[in-house]
Amino acid sequence: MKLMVIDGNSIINRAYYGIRPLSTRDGLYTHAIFGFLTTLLRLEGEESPDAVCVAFDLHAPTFRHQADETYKATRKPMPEELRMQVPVLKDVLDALNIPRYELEGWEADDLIGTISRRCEAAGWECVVVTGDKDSLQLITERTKVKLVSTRMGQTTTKDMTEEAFREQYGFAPIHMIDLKALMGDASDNIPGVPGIGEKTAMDLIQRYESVEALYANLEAVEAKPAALKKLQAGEENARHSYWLATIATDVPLPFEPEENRLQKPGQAAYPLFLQLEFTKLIEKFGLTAAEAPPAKQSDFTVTVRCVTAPDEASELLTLWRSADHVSLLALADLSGVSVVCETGENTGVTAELFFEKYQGDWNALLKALFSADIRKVSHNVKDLMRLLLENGLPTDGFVFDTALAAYLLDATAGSYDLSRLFVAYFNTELPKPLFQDRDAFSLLGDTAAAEASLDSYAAAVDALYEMLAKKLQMQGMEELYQTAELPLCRVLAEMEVAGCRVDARALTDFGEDLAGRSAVLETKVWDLAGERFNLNSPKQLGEILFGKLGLPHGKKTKTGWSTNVDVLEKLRYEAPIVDAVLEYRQYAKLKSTYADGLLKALCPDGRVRTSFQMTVTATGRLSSTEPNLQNIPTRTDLGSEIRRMFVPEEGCVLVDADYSQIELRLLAHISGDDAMRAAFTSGQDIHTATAAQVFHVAPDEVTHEMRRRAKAVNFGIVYGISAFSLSQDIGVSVAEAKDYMEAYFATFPDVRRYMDAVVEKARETGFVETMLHRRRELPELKSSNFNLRSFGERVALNMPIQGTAADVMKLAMVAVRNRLQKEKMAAHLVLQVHDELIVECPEGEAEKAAKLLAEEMEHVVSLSVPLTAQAHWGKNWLEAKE
DNA sequence: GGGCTCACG
DNA sequence: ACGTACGTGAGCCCG
Repeated sequence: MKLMVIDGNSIINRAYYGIRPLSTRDGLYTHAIFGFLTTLLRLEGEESPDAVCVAFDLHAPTFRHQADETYKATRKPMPEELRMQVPVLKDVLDALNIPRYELEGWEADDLIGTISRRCEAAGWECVVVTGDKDSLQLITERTKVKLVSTRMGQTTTKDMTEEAFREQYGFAPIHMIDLKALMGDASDNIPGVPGIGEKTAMDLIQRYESVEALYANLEAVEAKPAALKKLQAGEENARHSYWLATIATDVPLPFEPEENRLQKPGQAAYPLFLQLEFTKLIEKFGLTAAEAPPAKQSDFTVTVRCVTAPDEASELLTLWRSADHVSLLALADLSGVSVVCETGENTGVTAELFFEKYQGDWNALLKALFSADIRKVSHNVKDLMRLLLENGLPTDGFVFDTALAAYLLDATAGSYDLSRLFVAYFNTELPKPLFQDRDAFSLLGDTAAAEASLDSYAAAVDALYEMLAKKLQMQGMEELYQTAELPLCRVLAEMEVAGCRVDARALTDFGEDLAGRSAVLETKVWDLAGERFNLNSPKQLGEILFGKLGLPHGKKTKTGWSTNVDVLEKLRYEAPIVDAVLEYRQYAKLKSTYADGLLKALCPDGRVRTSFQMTVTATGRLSSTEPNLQNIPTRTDLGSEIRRMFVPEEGCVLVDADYSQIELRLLAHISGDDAMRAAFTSGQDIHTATAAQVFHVAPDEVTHEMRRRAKAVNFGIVYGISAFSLSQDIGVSVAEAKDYMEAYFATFPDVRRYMDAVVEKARETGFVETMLHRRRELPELKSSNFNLRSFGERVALNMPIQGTAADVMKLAMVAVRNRLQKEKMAAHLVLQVHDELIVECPEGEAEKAAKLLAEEMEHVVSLSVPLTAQAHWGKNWLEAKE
């Protein structure tokens, strides 16, 4: 029988410092727990123990502290972000039915020492898991120590058995105590013998084994005279340290090895893991959801009816039309819909509609359901609308989207699936969502299971609606929701369905051209390197450039030397190979991501259809996936060629309208800085105007370089600048960058005042918000970690600006779409790229559409500076940009 | 699957 | 003394 005992504090510490999450999205305050659990799984795999338990330190002072007040007195306190994870880890262990031990007055080490001896007495083997070498003294024939270390996010373990220890140290494990008694331990404030270091101590213990033996006959000890003198003087220290370093093995702890046998996780584990967003671990720990009643309240009665008869359906339609609202979910192929409708005091009826079972006209039923006279609540309305549009059905009467609302309430939550929301807001788990994943339903083919859970989920939507609507209102986001987010669903669904025409022939040719060019460059690089290697591998490239060729390396990354464009640019003139690599990279990127990537995403009708994500970004922007049409090249001539391949339908043009400097204009408006507002009101180029002010010259004396630097400062301000980063960006000294910033703030004093104020307010309230009250929570500001806190400050500066621009653009899109419809134009939106809108329209409508676009975009909000948009059109996206 | 690199605003 | 700009998504490598 084998028991594995884990030093809880040690392992969570390793996990915390080993894996550093820089992003705020991936469980900022859970990552150490995640690391602990990953390590646990791994160790269980390595050891296959019959029993597992975890020991923890408590904050209370131990018997050692009481005897020696300097003991561990200088030890660094646990950072706040780690400390708050410890109780949650304990909850997780409890939920997993893994016993844990802690006892006032004793350290985890002492508990572990006791546990290991009890195991031995019961005839068990014991494996001690820790990152702390102190525990090595516990090693015996039956007890081994597994040392865990985490470096660069890689966890490695080292098994220390009796033999392994002897081999490494040259004495028996128990004399680890003696070693420490002589050399001390700075991190625990154990003094040792003054003047005796690791080398001497090792040598002495190897030869004399113990402190006791050493002092029993000190005169006979062979050592340098100086060392002997120090030993003599330090005897008391050594004996005291021996006592401090000795791990107790007789703690009065109720413990039986048998009681720690591995058990199945408890029911609480699944919802807890969901809450912590440990979705990947759910499977690995074999967790499953308990079936729970989905009804919103225990006294709320819902009758579930499977509707087969057309008469029944029309009766229901009448009921739905008269109801305040209905909540519904549809299967991904529209072959099934579940509709919840409240019918009175605490009662409701859920109708289950399935194509295969319905005896009437299925299409007519859907048409009636999705018309304007039934107010509908659903989850991910944009996706449902796209589905409806693709099937020629109406998309009217949607009054609420629970996913969208949850996103507004917490834009950094990461995911908004119903099961997670339901746990988050009602602390109740839903049955496993078999139909949730679009494809899961059709792949599983498990109609019965999907049908069984569909009604529960529709009920969950209904329950969430009330709660989320109230919260939105309380946070002042009602207007944003009603005027921007919700109406945008329809606009985006239409854009996705419309898609964007691509010249496949030209794209294929371009791809072949790129393939040829990159092959030539690859051969050139190989020639210059003197060997063939994988040019796409940063690791191999680094070895060639900085190893073989001995070029000076710059930044380091986790895995080696950085070979990114910033580094290579600086090496351009050192060796011709560098230029060849840069050129190769350009071609390779264009080919794989754009030429090949777009062709792969091309629909049979010659159009690409992106998916716009409404619930991804922390600032309120949209994002675009599969394919991403918001990062089509524009900054280089060759890259821009890709835009030439985005073309309109025959006889049509593309109209492109973009906001001019929207973020800086918003900064001028929000900060109210007079000088900055004047710069915009005068209508001159903002970067030139900034340069003139900052460098104290007339606008026509601004040089190219001055403008470039002013532009960098302007950008830096929006991102939450630091002098260091600015200096890196524009290639000047930090001192010079600092001067520019000072000059900038002297010119625009209210910008600085605003920046100070926004961070200050964020610290007080815990969040920042846009003009339309879109919100981002900022727990980072309270962090004790400097980097994290600084990150929070930069976000506080950036989010209100970037987010307000996103708000404005969303309003503009709704306005443009409605205006185009009102004017009965054929023109329709096809793309949005943050500050840019692209419309496809018949050639004859081009001028009118361009005018309409600019007008709607400019007038959607009224600021204290002009908000301007320029529109152009052409026979492809590149030409339309002018 | 995480890390690196690079495309966009 | 920290380590360094905000927001995204995709392709490729490599363990």
